[in-house]
Amino acid sequence: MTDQLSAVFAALADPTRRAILARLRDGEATVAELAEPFAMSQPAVSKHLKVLEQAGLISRTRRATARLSHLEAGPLRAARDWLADYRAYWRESHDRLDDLLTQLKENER
Amino acid sequence: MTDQLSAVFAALADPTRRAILARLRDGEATVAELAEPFAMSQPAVSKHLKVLEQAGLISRTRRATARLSHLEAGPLRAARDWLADYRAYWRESHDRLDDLLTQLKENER
DNA sequence: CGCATCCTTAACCTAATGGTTCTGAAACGC
DNA sequence: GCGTTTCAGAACCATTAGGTTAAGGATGCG
Repeated sequence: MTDQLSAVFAALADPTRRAILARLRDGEATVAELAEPFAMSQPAVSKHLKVLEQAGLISRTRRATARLSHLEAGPLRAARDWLADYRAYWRESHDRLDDLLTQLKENER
Repeated sequence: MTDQLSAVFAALADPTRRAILARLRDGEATVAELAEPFAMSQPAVSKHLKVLEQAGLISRTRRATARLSHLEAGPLRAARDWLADYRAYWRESHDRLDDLLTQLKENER
């Protein structure tokens, strides 16, 4: 798992880590806040945060004794770009106009 | 890794498996053909194919003694959909018109 | 300074991952 | 039907992943 893309996909393969990322969309959070929803110890969550950090998906700062995690979604773009190369193979409709309308609708929400 | 999405991301976390998927965009292939580019034994490739199959990313048929693998990109759509929820957090520009133009350009290629 | 708070690190365990070699099954060609 | 080809499965091994508990480091407060 030497490359960045593998690290990102590996990080996303764990539901706990995906939930952490989802939580961080609402803003920075302490380790205790991030750990609260999960039935696991706080060091376990710390390990997940380390994985996310090494994949570049979060950054971390300090505020007093607390460590704050921040979402860094940049690497997700690389994952999206990789997936984009397969769009033609999962798409039901190959109509370009239809695609445009779908994307307009996506853009609307 | 009980859920489908985790299985898909886990499957994509390995460069060998991503390369296999890339190869299969050019059409079905035998195990020997898929194994050829890699410096690993045939059973190792068989294991990777099993992971891809269990993630729903390939299907397999027989032709004589050969086993053919076929790309099944459907599950990639779920991965793409998950990533889509983070678009707003990686985009530099949040201008809706800019988004539209980017998407039109994507649609063009 | 002394202590509480918040979190990380260390040490450990189990199970899964990714590889190997060796054996064996399934389908065809003769 | 017998051997060949093509692949999967079994058995094994080393490493990584995901969890635990216990201990310790950094920061702020009285």
